[in-house]
Amino acid sequence: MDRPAFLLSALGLHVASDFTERLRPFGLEPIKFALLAHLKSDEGSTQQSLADALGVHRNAMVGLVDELEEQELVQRRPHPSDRRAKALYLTEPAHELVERGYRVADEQDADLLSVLEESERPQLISLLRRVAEARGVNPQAHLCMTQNSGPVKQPPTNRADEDSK
Amino acid sequence: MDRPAFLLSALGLHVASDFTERLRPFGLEPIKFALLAHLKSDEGSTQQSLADALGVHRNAMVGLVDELEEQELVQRRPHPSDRRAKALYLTEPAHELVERGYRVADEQDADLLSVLEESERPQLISLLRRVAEARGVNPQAHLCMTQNSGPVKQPPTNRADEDSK
DNA sequence: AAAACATTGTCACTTGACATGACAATCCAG
DNA sequence: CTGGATTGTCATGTCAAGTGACAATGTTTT
Repeated sequence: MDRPAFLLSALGLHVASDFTERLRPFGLEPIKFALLAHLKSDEGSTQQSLADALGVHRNAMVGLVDELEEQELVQRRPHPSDRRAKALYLTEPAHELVERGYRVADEQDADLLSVLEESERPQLISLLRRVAEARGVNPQAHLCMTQNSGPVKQPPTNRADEDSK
Repeated sequence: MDRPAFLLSALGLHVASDFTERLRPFGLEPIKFALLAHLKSDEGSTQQSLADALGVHRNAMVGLVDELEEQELVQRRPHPSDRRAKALYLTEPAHELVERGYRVADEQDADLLSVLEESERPQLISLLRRVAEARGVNPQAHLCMTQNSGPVKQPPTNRADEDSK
C-alpha cells in the first residue's frame, strides 16, 4: 500500500495519538496545551478570540477554561474594556508547563525523523509543508483531535482543471 | 511552524476528512469501504476475522454488517465449517463499488501530489513509508477515523537508546 | 436617548459514538 | 462428556460534541 493519502492519514493518527500520550504525564491534553501556548504569546485575550484561534466552539471553551482554572494554570480576570468578556492569563506554573510542552514536541519530532538521514529531514518537512499549503490545511486544527471542522474546503485541484472531469 | 509532527497530524486529519467527503456521494463511509475491500480479497471470512483485520471490536462489526446488508452490499451466509460463525460475501454491486472506491482513492492521491514535481512524488512516498515503518504504524488503522486503539506502542526510538534518557 | 440588534460567557439538553458486560449457541481440549 | 473458549448478538452505561436558550453587555440605528 503505497498510497500517500493512506500513509498520511495513518501517520497523522499515530502522531496525534503519540503526542497525546507524551503529554499525559504532565496532566495536559493537546488542546489544552494549544490553548496555553496561544495564551502565552497573547495574554489577556478573551475566551472568544481564543476559541476562534483554536477552532473550537465558544461553548466548549467554557469547560476547557474551567478545568485549566481548577488546575491553577489560567485565571479569568475582568476584561479592561469589555465587561461581558473575561481576560485570560497564565499562572507562573503554566508558563513553565508550556515550555515543557514545546520540549515534548521537539522530542517527538526528533524521534519521528530519527530514521531518516540528516539530509532527508528538511526534504520531508519541505514536501509536507508544500502539500499542506496547497491543500489549504489549517496549521493547528490537528490539536483538536476530536471532530473535524466540517467538510474539507476543496482547493482548485491545482492542476489546470483536470482533463476530462 | 515547521514541526513535522504538526504537519503530519494536520495533513492526516485533512486527508482522512477529505476521503470521507469523497466517499460520501457513494453512500459509503471509509470504514465500510475498508470492510468491503477486505472482503473482496478474502470472501467468505467471518465477522470476527474481519474485525481483527480492521482493528474494530467484534461488537461494532454487528452494526456495520447490519447496515451493509441493508444496503444489499454484503450477505451473511452460514459458515460451512463453523455453525457459530457467519461467512460474509459481497454482492455484485458491492464489487463495483469497491472498484469505484479505489478510483476515488487514486484521484485523492493524484490531487494531493499535484503540487509536487514528478520526481518528488516517489521521494515523499518513500520518506513517509520509512517513517511509518519505523514507528510501527498500522497501515490501515486510519480508516477507523473514530477513536484510536489505545496508546501508541512505542518502537525502541530507533537510535541506540538515546543519550541521557 | 431609545430601540433594535449583535456579542460574550454560561448552562441545560439532546444526540450519537464507543466501550462494557452479559447471553445463547457452538466449538474444542482433556 | 464436561469445562472452558469463541462467535455473533444485544442491552447498557458513559462520555464527548453539538444545539439552543439565556442574561449581561456592547454597538448601531433611528
